[in-house]
Amino acid sequence: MTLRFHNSLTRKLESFESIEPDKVRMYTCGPTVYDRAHIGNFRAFLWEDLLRRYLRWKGFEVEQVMNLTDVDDKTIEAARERGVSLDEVTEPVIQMFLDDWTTLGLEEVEYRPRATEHVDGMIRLIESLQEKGLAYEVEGSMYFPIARFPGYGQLVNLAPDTIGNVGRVSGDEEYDKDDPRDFVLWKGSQGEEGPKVAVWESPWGLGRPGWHLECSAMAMQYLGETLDIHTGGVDNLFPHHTNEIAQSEGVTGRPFANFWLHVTHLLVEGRKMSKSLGNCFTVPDILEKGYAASTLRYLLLSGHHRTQLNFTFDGLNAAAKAMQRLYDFRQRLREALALGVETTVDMRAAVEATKSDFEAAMDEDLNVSEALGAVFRLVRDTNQFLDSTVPNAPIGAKDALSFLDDFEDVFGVLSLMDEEISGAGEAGEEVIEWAKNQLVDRERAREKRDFEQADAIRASLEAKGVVVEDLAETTRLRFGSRSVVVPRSRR
RNA sequence: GGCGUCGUGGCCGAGUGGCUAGGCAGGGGCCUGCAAAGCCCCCUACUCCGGUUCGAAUCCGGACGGCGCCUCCA
Repeated sequence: MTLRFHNSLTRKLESFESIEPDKVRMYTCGPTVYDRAHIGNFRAFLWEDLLRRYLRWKGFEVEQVMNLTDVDDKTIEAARERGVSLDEVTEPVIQMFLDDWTTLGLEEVEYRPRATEHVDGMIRLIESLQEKGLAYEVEGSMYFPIARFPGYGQLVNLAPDTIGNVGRVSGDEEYDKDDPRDFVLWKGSQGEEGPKVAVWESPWGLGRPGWHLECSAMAMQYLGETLDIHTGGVDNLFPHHTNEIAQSEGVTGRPFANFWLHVTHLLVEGRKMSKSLGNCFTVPDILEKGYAASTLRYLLLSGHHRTQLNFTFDGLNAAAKAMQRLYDFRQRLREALALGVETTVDMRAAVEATKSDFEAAMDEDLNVSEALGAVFRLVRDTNQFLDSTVPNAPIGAKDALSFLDDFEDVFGVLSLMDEEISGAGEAGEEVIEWAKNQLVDRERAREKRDFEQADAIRASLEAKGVVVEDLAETTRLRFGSRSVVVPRSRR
């Protein structure tokens, strides 16, 4: 089956082919580290995580770069306001970002370069542009003349002359450019007021790199002149990615990226996220409200990346339930298989159908909703089979379980839930022994039809976090992520 | 103003010109001492107005509405 992506460059669904067979080089715009990333940022990062996982699942080796923008107007402003160095602003934010990254179960990327450590490369890039007549200097700053780059604005379907034509005409700080639409490659620091918290030497004097430049420089340094995939939020289409293309292709004369994939912004309770509405949640904000990271991960991944996902607390509750259903399902399957008996009932066809539905859905521009639909159909079907073969497993049950491993490779939610549950106090062996003994007493009470006593024992177990579930011929004790199935005691 | 995207049942969210995704919530039932889990049944939708078609939520036109971009926000 062929993998297809909606390419922002052409605004069409295109079959994906990598430059080098079986290897994908991917660049992902990372965060600007002036403040803790919010769930909207993470929606994009999570989708990119899903993308790399799925590419790998399809057999590609993935080499991914995600930059850290640790110098820009906001970080500089913050440093000046607080009278500290740039590092003192960015380091803690980077640490929070990486913490949240781990909490949400994102895989580590191959390279995570920082802008401040790649200024030399950026300067070289400007010099190359200068040699090609694609950079000019005005009072120690360097600009890119967009009129000299044919095809400027293709990514956003904007003709160059419409850019910058509306509303705010260029502010007074921009009047020294040849053309108000030209963007800055290097910001000279002459005449700038305030402490110099971010200044580098360059052939044009002291200054700092323009924002767009870092991605071009780092992408090409780590991944080469043409990337297979470049991703980011939709807001980056213009000007950021548009300018990256101009700079990079201006230097190399080759396509900068074959596929441009963009993630649409999140809505929160039907409205766009903004600080003034107070709906700009961070990962810890959600965890503090009692939701698991796996729930947040599931919810943020459950909508198609080019659709505005409406993040709501109702949705979070629904996601928690859906996760639980999936989790319990895997548990039940393991338990049935642990008995080691297969019946003559055969459910292999259902598993095969699910596999192919899942892959077909994901192949089509990562249609996660469709893919999850396939997974939950399997859950229902398998439960039916399991009901009919209690307490044994139908033929193909282990295939269903191994399909869940595939699902997990791509979505990464179940193992995250495992960690959360075990982190929240995994039952030790002695607790399990204690619970089993309690269960014997409870069975004895049940046999005597002393249900008051039986329920009291169950309540005391639950008080210790052990959930009792009476199954057809066994009793299940749930200790968070672990569960033990105990045969009903003989009467 | 230009470019774009979307409008699906109580909520969230897929979708193909005819064969009623899925999750959550709600109602009924099976199972059960009860509970939980699971299963079954019900609630069966496609913003509006035209058009094409044997047949459209799905194609075309229009209207209305949401959201986004048009210089540094994922």
